[in-house]
Amino acid sequence: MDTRNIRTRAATGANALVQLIESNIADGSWTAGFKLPPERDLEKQFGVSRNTLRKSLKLLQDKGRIVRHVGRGSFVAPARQDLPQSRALDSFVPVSADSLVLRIHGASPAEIMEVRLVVEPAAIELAALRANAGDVRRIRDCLTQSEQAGEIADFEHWDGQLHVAIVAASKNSLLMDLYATMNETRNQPEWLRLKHRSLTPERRRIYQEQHRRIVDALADRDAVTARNELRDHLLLVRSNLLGPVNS
Amino acid sequence: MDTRNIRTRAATGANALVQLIESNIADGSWTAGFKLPPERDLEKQFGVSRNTLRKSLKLLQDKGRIVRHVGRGSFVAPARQDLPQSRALDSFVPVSADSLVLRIHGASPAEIMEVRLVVEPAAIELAALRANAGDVRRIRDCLTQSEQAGEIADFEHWDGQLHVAIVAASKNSLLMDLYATMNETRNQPEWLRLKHRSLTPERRRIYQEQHRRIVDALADRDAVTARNELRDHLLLVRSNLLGPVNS
DNA sequence: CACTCCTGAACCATTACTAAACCATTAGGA
DNA sequence: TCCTAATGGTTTAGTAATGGTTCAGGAGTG
Repeated sequence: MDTRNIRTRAATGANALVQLIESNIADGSWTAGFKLPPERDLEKQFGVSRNTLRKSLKLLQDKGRIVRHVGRGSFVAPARQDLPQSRALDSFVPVSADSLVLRIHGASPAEIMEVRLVVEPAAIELAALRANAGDVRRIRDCLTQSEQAGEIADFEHWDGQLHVAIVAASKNSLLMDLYATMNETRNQPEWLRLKHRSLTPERRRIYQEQHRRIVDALADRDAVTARNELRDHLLLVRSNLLGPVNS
Repeated sequence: MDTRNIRTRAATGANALVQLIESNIADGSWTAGFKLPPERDLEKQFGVSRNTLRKSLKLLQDKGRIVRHVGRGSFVAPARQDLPQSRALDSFVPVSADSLVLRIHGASPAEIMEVRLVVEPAAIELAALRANAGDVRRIRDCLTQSEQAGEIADFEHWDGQLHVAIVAASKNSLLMDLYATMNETRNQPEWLRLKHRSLTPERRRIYQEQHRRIVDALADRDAVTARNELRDHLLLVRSNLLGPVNS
């Protein structure tokens, strides 16, 4: 360990490790499919505890840079350019004439946030055109509940419901199904951990302000403002969850 | 700690053996028809257990590299021009096991077109950033096929494939899965009738021109133009399918 | 003090590999 | 034809590697 580096929090720790490991991947010394050394080796190699190392690996996993498997090891994920192309074609299974089943395999939080950024701004534009008084009331109700929530878990529940209610107000059942499915993912343990780690009281306050501006614009039928506010909100959420995005 | 000499599982074992044996075949030291040594010899030669060796042989068999017969032995398979290897066998990167299930119930053509108008323009923007040469080639191939198609059914098939290929080039597997599932809906009877009724030769000619402009913009990495052209195309398709839209 | 981040350690669950025995089919010679 | 060895196929128990989880405690910060 380099003794020149005074180990302040900003210089060491999870975030610094993420950048270090990411640079290994970026410069090609760790190519797709490369098996990372076991955590118990990396721990010594980087001079940090296993807990800290694992936090960094978790961040890399969330960003879709690596995949990890119990008993197998951690591997550098295929680069975006190498992503399998053909899987989509055989991933659907028709179960009846009017219903299809889609299995979504291991969508990373990064991918999910990207899709949310596609779907939600579009949905709120439609919602601004089509929402009725009941829809607006339901949305405002979610907003109020989230603001009155004490527990973080409560806030997150009503936060999720708010976004669902907005998409539902688009009156497009297909869009709603897509979004609701994605939303399921956010209730999985992995995603919950990610949220809990990133949700500081200060951020929660900002989110609530954004929510209010979004809902107000929607109630005013101001599609353009609603879209922009929602987009900004999602960009901030993504940045808080996954760090700065560079694609 | 010297990690070079630590025989990690990925470095030895089944996967490494596959590559080792495959190189023997590739460099011509084992030609087609060559009888491999018995498993009980190879086991010692490679220093692994028979179970592990057999796992590797199974992978090679699945890839069509060797054939095996009880009581006779294992033989190098005749070389084949096409290698229809399943990607799962080709890639040693384990994919995450968790999966979500999406059910789509009887989405109407109007809803589907609306979602396409949301998803595809966004996808082509991402694709303009991320598509590699192979993606562009695949997309151009669909375009060519659709232009050379005689039958209406052929044209529609390659039309569909073209749009799937564009979304696939966005490298977001979640977006890809969502879109491919939706696309499957378009093969249902109601949708087919709608398409056949609306697709006149004149319209087909216009679609092809639009397709070409879209693909050219994508190949030029011109995200804005690609997005706008694709949007115009989808608006025209929707209008032709469903009549003037007044939402 | 309260809070956050890190360390160190123990233990759990899943996976890969080893080792050994036994089964089923085939080839080849008595 | 019949017997035997060779060979791939199968099963099972055990060991080790590896990521996942939890907890107690220390160190710096506001």
